Amino acid sequence: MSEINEISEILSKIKNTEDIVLFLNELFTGSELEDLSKRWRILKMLNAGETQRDIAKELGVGLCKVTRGAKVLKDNNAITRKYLRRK
Amino acid sequence: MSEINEISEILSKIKNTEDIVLFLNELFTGSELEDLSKRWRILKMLNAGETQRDIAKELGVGLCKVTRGAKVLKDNNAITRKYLRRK
DNA sequence: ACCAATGTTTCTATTGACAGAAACAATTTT
DNA sequence: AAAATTGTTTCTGTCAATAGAAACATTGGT
Repeated sequence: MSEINEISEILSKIKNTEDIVLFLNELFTGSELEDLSKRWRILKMLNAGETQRDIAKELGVGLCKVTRGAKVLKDNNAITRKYLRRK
Repeated sequence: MSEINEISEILSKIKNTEDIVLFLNELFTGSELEDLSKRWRILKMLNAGETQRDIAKELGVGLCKVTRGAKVLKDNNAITRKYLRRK
């Protein structure tokens, strides 16, 4: 089984949020988690209908990064879409 | 709430492994997932008692990366330890 | 059809993770 | 204790993501 599948299986079995936070902190560096945070904010802001330029300016990121998020959301079957809606 | 907490909460609520795999593929690039895979393999090999030099050689990674994994496992309360044992 | 706003791509420079090698430290073996 | 093995840190160069700016493409309003 691939490592990603294995990690995903572990994540699916951890029930409490705190343990997942700890898990992520052991697998990623601080700056990687900051990056991940920004990607997530980008997805949320895109989902809320903000323009890419506004998002880039507000988060202090490049347009290329925002466009990358937009590409993910273009797929109507994107799993991310599903969880952005449930807020 | 911080984005990492939010992401962790979402992960804790996804029950099937496949959806988590999809989720990770939307949030990370291919090379980042390869990196994550290597980090996980390093943790497994360290946990199995292999020497850092053997691991570095076998995975084609630097010693610094292996040592980073070793630092995580030094903490006996590391959440990672818990899930490495359950295999 | 035109134009303004927005989306997307491209370019150069920057940054963080890290490979590879070497040095240094700690531990184990004898 | 000396030597060998293993763990850790440091150094230089490399690579992928991407910031910032500009150019190009698309789209909606008029």
